[in-house]
Amino acid sequence: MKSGVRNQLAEKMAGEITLSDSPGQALKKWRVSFEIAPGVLSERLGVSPSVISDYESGRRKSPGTAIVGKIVDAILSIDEEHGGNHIQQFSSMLYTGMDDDVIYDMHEYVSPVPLETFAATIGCTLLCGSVEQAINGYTIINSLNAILQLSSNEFNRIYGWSTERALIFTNVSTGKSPMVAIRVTPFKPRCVVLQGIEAADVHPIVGKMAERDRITVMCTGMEVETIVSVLREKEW
Amino acid sequence: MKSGVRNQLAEKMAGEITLSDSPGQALKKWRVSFEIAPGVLSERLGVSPSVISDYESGRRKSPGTAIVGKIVDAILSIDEEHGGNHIQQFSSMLYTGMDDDVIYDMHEYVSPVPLETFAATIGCTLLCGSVEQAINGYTIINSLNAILQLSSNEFNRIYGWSTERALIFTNVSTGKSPMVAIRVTPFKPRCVVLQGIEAADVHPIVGKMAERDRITVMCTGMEVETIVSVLREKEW
DNA sequence: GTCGTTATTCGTTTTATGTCGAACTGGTGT
DNA sequence: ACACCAGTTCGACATAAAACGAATAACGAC
Repeated sequence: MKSGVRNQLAEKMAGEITLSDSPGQALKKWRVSFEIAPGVLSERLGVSPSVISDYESGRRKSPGTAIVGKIVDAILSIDEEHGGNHIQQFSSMLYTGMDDDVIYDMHEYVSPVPLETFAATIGCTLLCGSVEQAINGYTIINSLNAILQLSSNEFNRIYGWSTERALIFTNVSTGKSPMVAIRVTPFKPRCVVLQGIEAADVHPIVGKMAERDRITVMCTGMEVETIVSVLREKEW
Repeated sequence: MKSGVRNQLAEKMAGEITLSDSPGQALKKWRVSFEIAPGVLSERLGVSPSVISDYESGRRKSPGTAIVGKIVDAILSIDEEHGGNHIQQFSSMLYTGMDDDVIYDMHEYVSPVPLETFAATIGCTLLCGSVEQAINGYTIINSLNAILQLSSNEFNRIYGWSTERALIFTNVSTGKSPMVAIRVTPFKPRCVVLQGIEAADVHPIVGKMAERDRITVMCTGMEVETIVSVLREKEW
């Protein structure tokens, strides 16, 4: 996966801080772990140093999500500007050991996104099924060969936090193999996107298989790199 | 690991909600994912139903860590009472594939815990090194045989989020192998606890190896199950 | 269609957050 | 010993969160 590490780390930090009995101490723990001085943090946030102290000392017992988010982001940004050493150090805890090889990118939306909007964003042609649906996220699968070698437990990870998603298979030749993989699997995505293939070249059996699982199939000629950046940048 | 799943899930949920531009929508997403009606949630929280609506609609733009934590906990508790189906469904995303076999338990403290307190809690006898230190967490390693078969990447996971921790090795015979494993590894824990062995039976070389890496070594006769529960319950 | 239940919107009150700046504490260097 | 800087504590204040309850909107059941 591209740079989900930063996001995952941010989520872990924010989660830990939010669930802590003393969010202030948790905040401090992370700031100290990243070896960032209170003054540096406050300057980055554009607030007076006393603000940091007040939070960490626990004067604000239940800080809002907004500042927690800002502080976490500031800590990570500062580390990134210093070479990202600490982020890298923590990354081993987030690394699942297969993300890089198999999953090119993966994202969960906070609220459902209409399939139609999603399809338009990455220039899809509808092959079968309906676009009158919504998805909670997407997964871009790097190489089909790689996924065929996954254990079933690992395979299920491509569905992320919800099966209500689009699976985007890259560099597809006929589209048959991806559909077979899905037919065989207990979990079904809402939608399959075949990348790097024209609608005319898709194997006719793809439609039949998709119908059985009621999956919407689309194809796009857009470059993988473009898809990744377009989906990442887009605000829904 | 025992039941870190609930905690990890809670952390993931809280993190996502906290970092979201619209925490309300994120909250709703999770409540809906768990198929919990607003009324049920509000009742569990002991608040009026309008409160839930207000959060989810975004009237509260930046809810405090306290309620976010309460809501996440309520969602998980309700699911648990209904059999924990949804928690189980999400657990595959948290499962790393080795925790159960190798790591018996693992925990991170929000603030440093004095080694002396820690040692006393699990009935340790000091073998070498100082207790004038502090740790950020601990890892209980289930079986030494299992860890010897880990890849280096996997091995580093036993250090969790900080190497400033205690590694507790269970069912130790002489204590030599655990120390060898640590000598060979780039990361060093603050402290090693040998479980199931008397101070007199510890191999003399253990002390020498520990000194080189400046690691405190202790041993305890306390049962593994007891250690787990005592450490989990203890408020620091 | 009407009723009852459940969910949302909104006005209102109380309490707490978010922020500053001034005053205070504690090391460091000269 | 003194001045200086970084960090903490604290009073103050505007604004927002946290909560309730009444009024309104939605949705099924009959």
